[in-house]
Amino acid sequence: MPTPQGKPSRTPRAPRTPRETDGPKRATVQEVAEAAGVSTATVSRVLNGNYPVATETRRKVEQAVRTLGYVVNAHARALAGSRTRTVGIIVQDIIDPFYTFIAHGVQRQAAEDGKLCLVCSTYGVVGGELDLIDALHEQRADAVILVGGGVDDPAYRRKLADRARALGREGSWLVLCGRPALEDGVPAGVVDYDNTGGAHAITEYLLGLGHRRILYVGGPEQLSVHQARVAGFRRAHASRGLEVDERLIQPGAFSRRFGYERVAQLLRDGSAGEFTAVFGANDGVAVGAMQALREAGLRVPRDVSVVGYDDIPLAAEVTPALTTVHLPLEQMGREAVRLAVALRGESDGPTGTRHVGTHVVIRDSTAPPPAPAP
Amino acid sequence: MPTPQGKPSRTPRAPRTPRETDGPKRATVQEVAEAAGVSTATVSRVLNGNYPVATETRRKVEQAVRTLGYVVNAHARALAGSRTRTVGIIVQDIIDPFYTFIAHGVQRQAAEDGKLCLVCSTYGVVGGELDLIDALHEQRADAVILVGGGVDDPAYRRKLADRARALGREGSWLVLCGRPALEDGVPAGVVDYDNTGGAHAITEYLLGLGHRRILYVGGPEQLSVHQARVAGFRRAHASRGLEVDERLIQPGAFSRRFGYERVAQLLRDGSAGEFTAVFGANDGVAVGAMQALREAGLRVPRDVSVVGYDDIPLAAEVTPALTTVHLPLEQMGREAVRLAVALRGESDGPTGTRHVGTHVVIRDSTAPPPAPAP
DNA sequence: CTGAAAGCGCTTACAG
DNA sequence: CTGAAAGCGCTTACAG
Repeated sequence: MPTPQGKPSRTPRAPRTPRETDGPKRATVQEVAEAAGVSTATVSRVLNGNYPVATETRRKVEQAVRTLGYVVNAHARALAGSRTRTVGIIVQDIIDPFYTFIAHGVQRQAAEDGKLCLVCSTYGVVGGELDLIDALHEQRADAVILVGGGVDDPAYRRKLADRARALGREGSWLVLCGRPALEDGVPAGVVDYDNTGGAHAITEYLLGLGHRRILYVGGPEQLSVHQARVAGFRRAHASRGLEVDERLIQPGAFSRRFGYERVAQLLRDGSAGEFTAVFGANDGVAVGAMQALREAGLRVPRDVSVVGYDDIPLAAEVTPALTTVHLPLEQMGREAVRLAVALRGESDGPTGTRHVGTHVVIRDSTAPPPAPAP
Repeated sequence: MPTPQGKPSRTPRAPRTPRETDGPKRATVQEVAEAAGVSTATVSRVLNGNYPVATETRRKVEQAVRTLGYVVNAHARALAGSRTRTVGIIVQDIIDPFYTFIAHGVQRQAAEDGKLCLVCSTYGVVGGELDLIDALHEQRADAVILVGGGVDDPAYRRKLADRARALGREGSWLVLCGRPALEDGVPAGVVDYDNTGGAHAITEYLLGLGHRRILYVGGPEQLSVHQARVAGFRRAHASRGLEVDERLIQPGAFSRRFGYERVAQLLRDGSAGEFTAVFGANDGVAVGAMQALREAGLRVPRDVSVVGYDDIPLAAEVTPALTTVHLPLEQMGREAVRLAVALRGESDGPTGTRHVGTHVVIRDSTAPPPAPAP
C-alpha cells in the first residue's frame, strides 16, 4: 500500500533478496560480461553496434545475452549516455480526431526513428501545458512537441520561452506544432500550417459562389488558431471590398455541440440576421451546424451551404460530405519529429520552421445561395 | 548528422564544455545542495517530501531549486530508486476509436496517479506486440498494458508468458486488456469484458424481434475477441434450439470498409442466402454494412436490421443510430492502470482479474423483420 | 579490437 | 532532523 505521500511503505523483507520465483535473476551488463568472459565495455559495444567488435567476441556476448534474458536498462543508458530515444507530445485531448491524427504521425515517425513516444493530454486544464513540459523535461525527452493553438498573451509566451530555453540547455528541443513561433533566439522549432490562408481560400470560394452573408461559428477567442482563421475570413471579404457584419462572427468552443447549439439558437432568435452559408471553425462545429440546420427544416447545400476546417475523416463521412480545408494532420506530426531530429543535429542551430501545405476540398455541402425570394 | 549506426558523430568540440548561451548551467542535486548549504540527501528529501525536514531547511532548498531552475532527472531517479512513474500501453492503432478511448482512460488514470504514459501502436505488424513489450521493459515501465484481442495460439501465448515473467522479475506487471488470461501462475493481470455474453445478449434481442436469418460480418478469425463474439452468437441460437446457417458467418477485417464490401457482395451474389438482420463484428463494420444496404435500396431498419459492437461515438452519430453492445472503453483503460497499481502493492500477489460490465443499447437501427412476402 | 576506471545524477540505508 | 557514502546499471574517453 502506498503511504499518503505516494511512496511505497517499507516492507519488512530484507531488501534486494530475490523472490523464490525469480528464476534467472534480472541480469545486468556486469553479469553478461562475466558470462561471456569479456569486459562490460565490450558488452556495451556489441549491444549498441556502434563500434567494431571481433566476430567471435560478438557471438559470445550475444549468446550470454540470450541465455540470461538480458534487457538493457534504458534509464542507466540515458544517464550514462545522453540520448533517451524518447519524444514527448502534448495535446489538448487525445480523443479529439484533430489531435489523434497528429499524435499518430508523431508516433509513426518516432517509431521509424527508433524512439518511443510519451503522450500527454492537458484536457483543457489551465497551466497544464506548462506542467507537462516540465514533466517531459524531467524525462529528458529528446524533443517536446506541443500541439495546437495556444493562448497568445505575452506573459504566457514568456513562460513558454523559459521552458524552451531550459530544454535547450539539456540539448532537447521544444517544437510548436500549429502555434506561432516564440521570439527570436528562443530554441524552439515550429511546424506551421496556414490558418489564415486556408480560411481566406475557403471564404473566397463561398464568396465566389455568390454568398454575401456567411456566418462564422466556433473557435475559442483567445486561441491563436481561431484568431488566424477569423483573420483569413475577414481578409477574403476585404479583398472584394465587402464588409463583414460583426454579428456574423460567433466564436465559441471547437465542438460539434457548440456548432449545433449556437446555430440552432441563431436560427431561433435571428440575432445574427440572415445568412446563406456557415463557416464552422472546424469540422466538428460544421457538422453540428448541419444538424441544427436540418432540424430547422433547412437543406444543405440547397438552402444553406456549410464548410469546415481540418478535414478529419468525419468530414467525408457525413451526408452531405463536407467541403473543408484539408490539413495534412499525420504529416504535421511526422514533420514535428523530423524537425526535432534535425535540430538536435546542429550544435547550436537557430530556430527552425517547417511549413505544411493546406488546400480546399470541395465536396457536397456547398452550392450557390438560393435565388432571392421572388 | 547521425552516422549509419544511428549514433551521433563525434563533434570536434571538447566534451561537456557548456555553450556560451547556456546561461544558468543545468543544475544537479549537488549544486542545489551547495547553494542551499545542505547535503544532497536533504535536497532529495525535500524534493520527494517523503521524510521530515525542518521548515527552515526546506525553505532554503526550495529557494535554491527555484533560483537555479533545477529540474530533477527522472532517469537518475529511476536508477537510484525503483519506480519510474511511467506506464506503457500497446494498442493496434491509436486512430481506431476503440483504442483511442481505452488509451484515453489509461492516460487519465495514469495522470491522476502522477504517472506518465508511453503509448505504442503495432499497426498490425506481426510480432510488433512482443517487440514493444521489450521496448517498454527496457524503459522499466511500472506496468505494460496490452490492449485488444490477440492471436490465440499456444506458441504465442508462451512467448507472452515469458515476457510477463521477465517483467515480473523487475517488479513490473503485464496487464491484458480484453484478451484471455495467460496460464496460471504467470504474473499478468487481466481486465475483462464479456464478448461472449454481449454477443449473446444482442443476438437474443434480434431473435426476440423475430429475426431468424442473421448475417454475422467481420472480425479476424484468429483473434480471441472474434472467436468469443461468434461463440455468443451461436449460443444465442442454440438456446432457442435454432441452427445457424454457416454461410451466414462471414469473418474478415474489423473495418468499415470490409463491412461495406462484404455486404455489398453478398447482396449481389446471394451466396449467403437471405437475411433480415446484420450483426457487425464491431460498430465500424456495422456502419459499413448500413451503407451497403442503403445503396442496394434497402432501408434500415425497415427492410434489414443492423447491430454493432463496442458503442464508439460513431454508433450514436449515424442515421439511423446504431443498436449495439456498450463497452465502457474509458473505464477499461482506467481499470487496467488501477489493477497494475494494486498489483504492485502486493509482495508477490497472484494473477488478478477485473471484469467490466457490458450491456445492449437499443437505438434506431433495429426492428422486427418485414412480414414475409404475400 | 579490448579493458580498467571514471562518471552520469539521483536515493537510501546507516549512523548520528 | 541531517550528512557521508555506497550503489543503481550503463557508456565513454583513455590507454593499450
